[in-house]
Amino acid sequence: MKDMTTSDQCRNIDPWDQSPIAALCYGHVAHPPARPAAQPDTTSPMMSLFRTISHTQHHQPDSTIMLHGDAADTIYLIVSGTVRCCTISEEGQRQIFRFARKGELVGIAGMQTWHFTVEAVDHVIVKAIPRALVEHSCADDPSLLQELQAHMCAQLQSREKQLLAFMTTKASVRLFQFLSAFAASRPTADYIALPMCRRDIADHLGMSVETVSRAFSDLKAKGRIDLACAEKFRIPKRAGNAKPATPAFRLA
Amino acid sequence: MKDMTTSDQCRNIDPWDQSPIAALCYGHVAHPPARPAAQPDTTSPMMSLFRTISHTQHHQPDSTIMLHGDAADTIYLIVSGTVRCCTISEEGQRQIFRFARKGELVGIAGMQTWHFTVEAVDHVIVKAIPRALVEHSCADDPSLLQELQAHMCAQLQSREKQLLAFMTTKASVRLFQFLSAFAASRPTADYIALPMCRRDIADHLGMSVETVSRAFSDLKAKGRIDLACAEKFRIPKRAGNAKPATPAFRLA
DNA sequence: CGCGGAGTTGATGACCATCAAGAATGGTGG
DNA sequence: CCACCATTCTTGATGGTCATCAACTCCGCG
Repeated sequence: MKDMTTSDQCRNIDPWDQSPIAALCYGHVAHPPARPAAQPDTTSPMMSLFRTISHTQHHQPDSTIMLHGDAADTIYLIVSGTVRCCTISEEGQRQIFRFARKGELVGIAGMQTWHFTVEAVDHVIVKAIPRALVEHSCADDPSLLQELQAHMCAQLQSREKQLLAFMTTKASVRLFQFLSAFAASRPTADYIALPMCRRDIADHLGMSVETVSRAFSDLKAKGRIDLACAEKFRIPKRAGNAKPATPAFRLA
Repeated sequence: MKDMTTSDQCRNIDPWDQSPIAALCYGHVAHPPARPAAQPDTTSPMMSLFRTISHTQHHQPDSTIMLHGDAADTIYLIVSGTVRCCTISEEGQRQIFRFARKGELVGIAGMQTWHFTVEAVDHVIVKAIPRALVEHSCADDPSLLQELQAHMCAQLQSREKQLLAFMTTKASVRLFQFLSAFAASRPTADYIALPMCRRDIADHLGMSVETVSRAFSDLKAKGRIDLACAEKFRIPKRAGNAKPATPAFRLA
């Protein structure tokens, strides 16, 4: 009884279930996935700080916004577009930890230098404020401090969920969870465009480009996703979803 | 030129190299791995807080110290023994994010409830202080606040390193890195006892118990580790280490 | 001595990375 | 407008790594 560990008990769980953990797996952190977040929370202390003072920047696709090792002196708010937060290992392997989109914060860190690189995926507009200013404001406004800590903690949880997903789930399920989480923040029933290419997705989910492509084909063939072209997808309103038409598994 | 991504350029790097990233891969965070840390940093604001007021607890092996979902109202300092910080997925898969040992902090979080479970691996002694007290002290002592943020940021980096290691490295290399990091905090040339069992290691490194066992045998056969019994190991002073006797790879 | 748990080792198959080649897409210039 | 090329995406074939099932050893304990 004292060692109830892996995969000994409950095994037959539908791996396609989206809601409970899956939706939290990917780093859309500032706002809980329940809220559609067509626009970010404008009432938070951080957001109001960005509204009063900030400097707007434009970045071309694939340009570097901030580089691993640079001084961590700025905090960004994504106004439009998508950025990727990544590191590159010594072997040249890239790992994308997070895609940040409209309304999300990038650059909350307790360190002097960045420990990752941020690049623009498509055309990106950000608002920037100096970090010193934020920290200074924290002294006056404890709720701002709390917001920052909550943000870091959410990031931490996000990484831990990703770690779990890495060990647990198979390639096509991981892709499906990623797409679900991506779609969750847009309530539209229309097709959703993926700003990032297959390689970005591969480096985010820890698989090869070919496997990503195969997983797309697989999901499409099984009717789990609806693929208009390579970068426009839709998740069917679980017509045949969440329970396969052919009852493959069944609880014993 | 604009898309230098994975594994295209530099490929032939010795996967056994311990120092640069490997040593940082596993979550011994409060103190940099350079310092042997036979005893923790007693000068930090957090530590002096623990010295002035704290409540000592004892925990039996495999007992739960704090449970996922409980109110996050306490911060712990490990005095002796080893704890594991983990979550269990819906499928029953356990993921151990971190082993925390003597001198390390557990329970720094920006959330109201714990997002993971902490269990004792062996006999564990901790000092506990209420979180509210720490946060209260932060108002007076900005260096304490900074320490907390640095701690969270270090945790975040640790998870990201683990993610990278998951995608990049193979089983036996991951095990070797884990053992290296574990040994790094004890400068002794003697055998080092692993407090945790094979299953714990497996759930930490994301592989099966059998693979862990095979990786141990493999490392032993190759002379990378020296295994007295199942839980006592030593890393040879790179007699044949860090460069394989047979020059398998070579930079082109 | 028998028992149970932890660790090891072997055999098999699943999954995925890799290599390779073919389709689709987009941009450029005639 | 179309031909051409480059890039991205897709699909096929193959092999490596590792999870799984199973048997066996080792050790402590009643």
